[in-house]
Amino acid sequence: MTGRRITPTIKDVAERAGVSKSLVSLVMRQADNVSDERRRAVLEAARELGYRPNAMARSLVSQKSHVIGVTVSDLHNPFFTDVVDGIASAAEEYGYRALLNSGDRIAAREERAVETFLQLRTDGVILLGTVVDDIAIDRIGRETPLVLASRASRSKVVDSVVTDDRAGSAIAVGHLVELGHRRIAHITGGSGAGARSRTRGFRAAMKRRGLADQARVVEGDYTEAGGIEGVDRLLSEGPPPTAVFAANDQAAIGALRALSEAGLDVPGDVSVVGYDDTYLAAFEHINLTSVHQQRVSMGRTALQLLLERVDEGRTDPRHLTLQPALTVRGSTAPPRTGAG
Amino acid sequence: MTGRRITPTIKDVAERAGVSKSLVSLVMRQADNVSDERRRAVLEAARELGYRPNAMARSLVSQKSHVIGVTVSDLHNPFFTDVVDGIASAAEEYGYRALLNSGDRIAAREERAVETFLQLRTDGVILLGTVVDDIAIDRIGRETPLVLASRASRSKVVDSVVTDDRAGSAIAVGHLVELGHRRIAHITGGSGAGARSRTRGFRAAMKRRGLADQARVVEGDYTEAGGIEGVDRLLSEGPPPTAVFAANDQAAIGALRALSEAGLDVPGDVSVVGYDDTYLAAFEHINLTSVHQQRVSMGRTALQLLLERVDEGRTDPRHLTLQPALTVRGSTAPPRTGAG
DNA sequence: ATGAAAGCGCTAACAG
DNA sequence: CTGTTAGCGCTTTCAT
Repeated sequence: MTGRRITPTIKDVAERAGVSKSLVSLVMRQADNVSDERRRAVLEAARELGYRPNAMARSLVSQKSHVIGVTVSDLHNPFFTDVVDGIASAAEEYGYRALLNSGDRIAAREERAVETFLQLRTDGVILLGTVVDDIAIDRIGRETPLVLASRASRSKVVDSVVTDDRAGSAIAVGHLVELGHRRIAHITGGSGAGARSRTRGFRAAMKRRGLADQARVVEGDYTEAGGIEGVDRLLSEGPPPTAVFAANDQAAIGALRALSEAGLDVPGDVSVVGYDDTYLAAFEHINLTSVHQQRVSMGRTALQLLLERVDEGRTDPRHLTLQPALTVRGSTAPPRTGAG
Repeated sequence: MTGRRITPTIKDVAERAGVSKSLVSLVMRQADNVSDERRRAVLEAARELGYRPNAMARSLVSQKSHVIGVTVSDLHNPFFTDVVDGIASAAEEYGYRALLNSGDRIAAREERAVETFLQLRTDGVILLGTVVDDIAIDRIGRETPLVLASRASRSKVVDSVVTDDRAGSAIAVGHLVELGHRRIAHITGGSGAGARSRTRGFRAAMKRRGLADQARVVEGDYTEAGGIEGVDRLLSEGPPPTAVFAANDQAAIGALRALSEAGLDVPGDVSVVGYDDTYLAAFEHINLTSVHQQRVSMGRTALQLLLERVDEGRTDPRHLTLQPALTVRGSTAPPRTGAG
C-alpha cells in the first residue's frame, strides 16, 4: 500500500481472465455478442484487479471524450451556478460529463481555461456568461463546437442562448404601471452582461406606455454599492420616484438599503423590482419582486445545442432566446394615493 | 470550414517543418538543446497549422495529466466557491489545472464525479465539503492521492484541512460576553458539516465562562427557515435571550427576520452572530457580525497537501486545522442596561 | 543536436 | 464469438 500505486490495464485483466484484450474491451463496453461464460470471467478478473478503463487511452483512439468543458465567468454568481446545474444534469442524461473551470470575470483566464479544454480534446465547450470578445469567440468556435450561454451573439460559427432582457424589462415596467406607478426610475447595470438590453427595454416600455417623460435612468454597475448610490442620486435630484427598477438583484438590495436609510418605506413609499430572481430575492428578509430567468432551462438548452453539433454534426448557427417572467414578492405595491 | 474539423498532429508539424516528430516534441516542451534554426522552423509550422498538443496522448505516455479533480458538494454555497478560488489559483501557480464537478450534496453524485476523475487519470482529487462517508473516502484514498477540504477526518490514507469550529464558537461567545451578554442562545446546524463542533464549542465556551445555565440551544438546519423557527421557539419559551449565535449566516439571517417580525431591534434588543462570514453577511442591508473562516487559505492548503503527495510522494496522512476569526459588524452591541 | 523505434492503454477492423 | 493486427498522438530511450 505504501509502494507505488500500480493501476491495472486491460492487458492485466485479459491475462487474468485468460482471454484477449479485445474481449475485455468488448465486455467493458457492454457489447452483447460475448458468451456469458467469458463475460463473467472478464468481469470477475476486472473486479479482483480493481480495473478501471483509462478514459484517455479510450478517447485517444475513439476520438471522443464524452466530456464537455464549461467555463463559468463567475462562480460566485448564483445565477450562473443554476445554469451550471442545468448543463450538468442534461449532460448526464445524454451520457456526457461537464467539467467546469472558473474564469473569474477575466477574459485571459477564460481563454486559458478554453485552451485547457482544447488540449484535453473535450467534445465541445460552453462559455457561460463569458467576457471574452466576439473575435475570440469566433476563433474558438472554429476550433471546437461552441455555445454561448447568457451571452448574446450573432456569430456564424457558434450558438447562443440568452434571456430576452428587453422583454424582462417590459414585464417589470408593466407590473409597476399596472399597480399605478408612473414616476419610475431605473438603475442600470453599467457595462455588465445584458445591462444595455435591460436599459433599452426599460426605456422602450416606458415610452410605449406614454411615460417617457416620467422615466429616469441613473448609472449603476450590478453591485449593492451601485444601487445605494443610484437611489441617493435619485432622491437628491428632483421629485422622488414611486418605484425603482434595478438591473439586477444586488443593485436592488442596495436600493432597499438606501431607501430605508432615507426613511422611506418599501413598498409603502417606494416599490422596488430586481432582476435575476436569485435566491437573495427570495430571502424573507429581503423579499424582492424580481424578473425571473429560466436558468436551468438555459443550461439544458445550451447543452442540447452543443450536442446538436457534437452528435448530429450541425454547423449552422442557432441563436435562441428564452422568455423571462416576473416573480412578485413583497417589495412592490400600489403607490400611495395621489403620490403617483 | 464546413467540413469535418481536422486537428493537426505532431506528425503534420514535423513534416511541414521537415524534421522528426521527436524534434517537434522537444520544441513543444521548451527543451533547450535544440538549434535556434530548427526551433524557429518548428514553431512556425506549428503556428501555421494551428497545432495544439493533445494532452491525452501526452498524459498517456508521461503518466501525468497535470490536472487535479475537485468535487464541490454544493456549488451554490458561497463558502465553497471561495475555497475553489484558493484551489484554482494555487493550482495555476504550481502548473496544474483544477477541474470541477458539482455533487449537489448527494453522495452518489459525488462518487460518480470521483469515478470520472479516476477514469480520466487526474493526478489527484480534492473533495470539498464532501458528504460521502468515511469508508468511501478511504476507498478512494487508496486509489488516488486525495485530500478533504472542509471535512474533518482521521483517515490514515487521506489528508484534510478544516477550520477549528470549536474555536470559532468560542470566539463568538467571547465577543458577546465581553459586550456584556449573559443570556445567549444558539441555533444549531443540525446534521450539517461542522455543525456538531460548532454546537459543542458553544456549550464548552459558555461553561468555561460560568454561563452554562444561561445557555440555550435550539435545533436548526443551516437554513433561513431554520433560523426563523429557532427564534420563534426561543421567544415563546422562557425569557428571551439578549444574544443569538447561529451556526451559519443563512440561519442568522432567518433569526434577523424573525426578530424584526417580533418587533425586536437588532442590535438594540438582541445581538446576532452568524458563522462563515459569507458575502451575505457583508451586505449593508444585513450587516451581520460573523465568524470568519480562511476560505481561500483552505483551498490553497488543500492543493498544497495534494501536491505533497503527487509531486513529493508523501503517503503518511496530514490533518490540518485553520484558525477562525471574528468579523464584527452592526448586528452586535452591548445589551440594554439591566437586561443582561 | 537530431532521428528511429518502441510503446503508453485502448479500440477497431479483419479474420477465422 | 474470439483473437490478431494496426494504429490513436505523443514521449522516451537509444543511437548517431
